[in-house]
Amino acid sequence: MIDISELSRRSGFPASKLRYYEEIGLIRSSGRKGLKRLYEEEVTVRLALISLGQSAGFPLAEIRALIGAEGRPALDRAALAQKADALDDQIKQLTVLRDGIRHIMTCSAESHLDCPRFRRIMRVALKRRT
Amino acid sequence: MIDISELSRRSGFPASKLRYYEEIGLIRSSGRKGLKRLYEEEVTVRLALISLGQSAGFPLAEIRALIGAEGRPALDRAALAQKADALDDQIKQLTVLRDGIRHIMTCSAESHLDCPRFRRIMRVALKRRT
DNA sequence: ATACAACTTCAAGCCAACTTGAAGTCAACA
DNA sequence: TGTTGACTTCAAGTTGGCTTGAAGTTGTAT
Repeated sequence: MIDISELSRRSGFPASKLRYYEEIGLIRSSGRKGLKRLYEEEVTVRLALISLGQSAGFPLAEIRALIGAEGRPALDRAALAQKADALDDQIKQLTVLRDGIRHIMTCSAESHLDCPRFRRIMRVALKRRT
Repeated sequence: MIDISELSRRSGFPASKLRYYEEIGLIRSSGRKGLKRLYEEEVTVRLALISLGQSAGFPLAEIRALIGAEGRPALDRAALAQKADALDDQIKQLTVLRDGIRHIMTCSAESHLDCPRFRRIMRVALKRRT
């Protein structure tokens, strides 16, 4: 069992954030020593998952739904499958964006609007918004 | 030159959002007809870029810096190169996350903490936060 | 000429995800 | 025993990205 400053140190999350996450049920402390929260070390794994989910653009509420509010992950298979598919989409998009950026950097066309490569990129971008 | 409702229709963005984007200098109108804004059709391309950037998790201010506040994209090569690299990172991460999710769905280990595959995923996740 | 729908501005409100600040509590050490 | 310093709670504030609402202004259709 570690205290909040230790958890903060290990995770890189400020204590305020950890309290906030606990408040909204993303993590939990497993007791107190006086007033002070004590956490199980496993919480660091949860935090890593959370940060991963966030970098994927998931809102905290969704992350909570995916990894479970309680101690043990409550894994809803259908939800997970859906997320994985969503990630596939997102990865595709980001790849297009990245390639687009790299292309723009070296493209010689007068205006990007005239560049077939750029137009293709835009087509993909617009498709998504449908 | 098209009006705001037409631009809204074409882009799928509500008019309020378009006015907001104009206010913060992400897009611009090229005149008025009475009070009503008129936009060049090219703005749709800008909007596509914006939406692409957003789905990549870039804040609007950064998107503005990348695509330029003024009519023509002001492309800072160094900034673009950096973004492309950042996207590479993000794509890698999302791939790990996606594979992780798909794995969890089928993993038979008692706790994911015991699963070597899962632990590897967490290692990658934690590496990023460094 | 007048009514109407579609625009306009501007201020305020809203949600997520936090941070900050004030005031209190506690254990550990001198 | 008392003072320090790291914790605590709770309320309020902040930022980003918008939306909503009230009140005013138009071009067009009748």
